[in-house]
Amino acid sequence: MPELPEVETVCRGLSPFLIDQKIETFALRRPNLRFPFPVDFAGRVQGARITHIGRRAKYILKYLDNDLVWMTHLGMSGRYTVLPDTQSQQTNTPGAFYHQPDTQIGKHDHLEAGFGNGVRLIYTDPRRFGYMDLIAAEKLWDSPHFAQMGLEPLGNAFDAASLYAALATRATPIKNALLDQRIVAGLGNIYVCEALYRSGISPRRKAKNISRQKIEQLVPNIRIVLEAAIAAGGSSLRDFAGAQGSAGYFQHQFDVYGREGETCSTPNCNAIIKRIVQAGRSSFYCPKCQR
DNA sequence: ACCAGCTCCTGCTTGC
DNA sequence: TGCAAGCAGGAGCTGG
Repeated sequence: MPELPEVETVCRGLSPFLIDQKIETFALRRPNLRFPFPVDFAGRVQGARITHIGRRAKYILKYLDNDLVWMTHLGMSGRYTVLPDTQSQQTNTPGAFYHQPDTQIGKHDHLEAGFGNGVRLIYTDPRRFGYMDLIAAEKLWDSPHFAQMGLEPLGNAFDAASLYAALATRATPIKNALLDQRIVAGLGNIYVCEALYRSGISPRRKAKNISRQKIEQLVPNIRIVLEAAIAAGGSSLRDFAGAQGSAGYFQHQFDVYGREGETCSTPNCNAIIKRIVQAGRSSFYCPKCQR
């Protein structure tokens, strides 16, 4: 599920259940996801209280009162599910997911934590591309995950001047450059395709050859696409479909992503959306609107 | 330094 | 209906 808007949706969905709650039980059902779990993960987390849940790029950051940060990257198929202590407390908060009360442990439920308020938190990840780490709070931004990371696209520092400068030396196609987390942190395949469409930029164009004027359009379009997706509760693709009371609906607002062969949505354009493969990923674009 | 390609893993969809 | 191939939202590593 995870690009920036989906991760933001998860953070917002988890917060009301987990903030100020003590982690009373913590069970790992396998030694690793994509990477091994941190050493003595359960021992260092158990007994701590979550003080705050934040996000950087596509990383979920649970700040603990023992000065550690429990970091989660959802990879491609990671998901958090909340089970309230009683059914009556169930809500339809986007980004929080509920099993039926009689649900058994699933084959891909790799971690379960129990909280002081009775809430149970389950991490499920069929592909196991996700990963977790425990990092001392004061060293968080110097850790390998974040040290090289680019600008936060919804942050104040992300502007046309900085993006133009970051792209000026890049010979790679703009599509690939925007997926590079060292340039902009948090964009993924969907929202890059959508932002380039709205900006009239071909995904094949070399990053360094894009005019300053086009970058001036691209920056606000990246924000607009991400903010609209967050407002819609993220996008629900395959892994999300059918999740009760939790599915985002931004996928209905895609202009180009997944629409190969369909007509361009720009009025009077009538061109057919194309799909090409760049760096092993599908790019969708309108060959007439995007140059 | 930069960049394309490969890789981890499972499951759903597509085409024969 | 069965089976194999192709594809999926990410990103670290390798080798050119």
